[in-house]
This record gives sequence, C-alpha cells and structure tokens, in this order.
Amino acid sequence: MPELPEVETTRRGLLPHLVGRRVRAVVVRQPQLRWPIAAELVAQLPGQRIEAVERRAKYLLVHTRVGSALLHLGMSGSLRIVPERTPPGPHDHVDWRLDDRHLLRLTDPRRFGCELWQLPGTLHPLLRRLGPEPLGDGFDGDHLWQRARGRGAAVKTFIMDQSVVVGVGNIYASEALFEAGIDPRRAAGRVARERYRRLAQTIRRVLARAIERGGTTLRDFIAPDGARGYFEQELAVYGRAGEPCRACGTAIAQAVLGQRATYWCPRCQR
DNA sequence: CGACACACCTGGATGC
DNA sequence: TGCATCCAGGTGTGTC
Repeated sequence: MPELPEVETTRRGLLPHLVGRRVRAVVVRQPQLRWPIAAELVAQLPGQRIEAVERRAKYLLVHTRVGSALLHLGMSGSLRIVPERTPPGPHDHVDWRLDDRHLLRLTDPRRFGCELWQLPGTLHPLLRRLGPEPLGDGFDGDHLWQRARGRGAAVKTFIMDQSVVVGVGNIYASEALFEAGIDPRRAAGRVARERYRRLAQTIRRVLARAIERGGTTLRDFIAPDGARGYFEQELAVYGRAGEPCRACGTAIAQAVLGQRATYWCPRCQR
C-alpha cells in the first residue's frame, strides 16, 4: 500500500502525538512480520522519550536517546494513534503504550512490514544502498540519466529501483511516466537526457501533490487519525485500463512489467 | 554488475 | 452458498 506520500502522510500525522512522549511499554501480539520484531526494540524502547520522527525512503525512524525504531509498512501496514483501551483487531500486531493514555498501533494484515532497531551513530543495513530522496537535493534528471546508462530494463522498473531513487512505488511510477510522456516499457538506457530532466520533475510533482492530498487510498491506507487519502481522484492512468485518457481520449493500456501492473496512454506516451 | 523470478502473507473480488 | 483463482500500494534473496 504505502509509497512515499503515504509514509510521509503517516509521519506528519504521528509527529504531534509522538514527539516528546515517553514510551511506557511495547506490547507484541504477533512478532512474525517480514522479519521478527527486533528484541532490542522491545527491550530498549520502554522508558525512552521520543525525540524525533524522520522518514527515509519508505521507512520511518523513531528516534530516542538509546536508538531508533525502524518501521516499514510493507504493502498493507498502517500506524494509528488510538485511546489506550481500544481492543485490538486480528491484525493489530504491535502497540506502543505512550505516557498520554494513547497507543501507537501497527496494523498489517499481510505482515510485510517490520519494526527493527538501529543503534545511535549506525546506519541499518536496510538503509545503506538507498538512492537519493526525490524531494531533496541530489535528485535530478542528470542523476537518472547517469544511472540509466547501459540499462536494458524498462524505465518504469528502473525508477522503482530504490537504489536509483527512493519512494517511487507502483502507483506513482505509472503516474509520473504519464505526466512525462514516456512509454513505461522503453528501455531505461534509451531515454534521452532531456526527457529524464522532465521525468525527474514529474516524479517530484506527482509525489508532492499526493502528499498534499494525504496520499492515495485504494483499499486500506489510512492516516494515523483514521483519515483516508484523496489523491486517488487525481490518478491519470493507474487502475484505469480501458478508460479514456483524460488528455486525448485514447483507451488506457495495461501490461505487466517486472511482475507489476503498469498503466499508460499509448498515444500520449512514447 | 544487471535482469529476473520468487518468496513472504492475508483478504477481497471474481467466476463457476 | 461454497470453493478455486487471481490480484493487491514492497522489497530482499537467489539464480543465471
């Protein structure tokens, strides 16, 4: 479910509820997520004050003096702030009991998410090979072009590679390529430098707009306060196979690239 | 190194 | 109604 905009929406929603709070206890009902919930997290977090909540790629880092929780939402995860007595549902795997009678609750039906631990002054292995943040410095068309040289894989698969640029998932990859007018099936190494400059712009624009709308809710994404995302209404191609392109009226095409559903306008995108 | 298939897991939609 | 099948927003791992 969550790509960068959904994770950023989650971070912003959590911020006022977490920063300055102290964790009283960690309650684990299902330790088997993508990886087992880190024993260090369960042992270290209680008693700690939360100093900051940061996002890197699609990961959230909850910082304390003794270490940082590294959270990922996988495909179906969400984090919510709920009152202390709220009974857990079947997929509510972890609660952090806070000092204000609320819980930070991880819900994740498919259990592809994780709760890991990073020691101060170290970088978790999962964060080591990540590319630049698309909304930060260090990301532009020249970077994409440089990294794409000699690559034969589809450009859509290429921009979803987290070592190239982070945060672009299956929805926003199709959307950004539509706005840039690039056929998602085109080999990454055969996209001109100028067109990569355009693509870098549309990646930034699509992600930024999705954040403003609170992300995309297709099935189950919810912000920490329970709000859904409203970017779905602005999707130009994702999930619209057979429907008319909003720009030219041509039927939106669908194919599988890198085992992921891909959508594009065969007329607007070359 | 790059490309690709596969794995993890559950629930909802669809079709017979 | 019941059951099989397919699909889903991610990403590490193993193979070639």
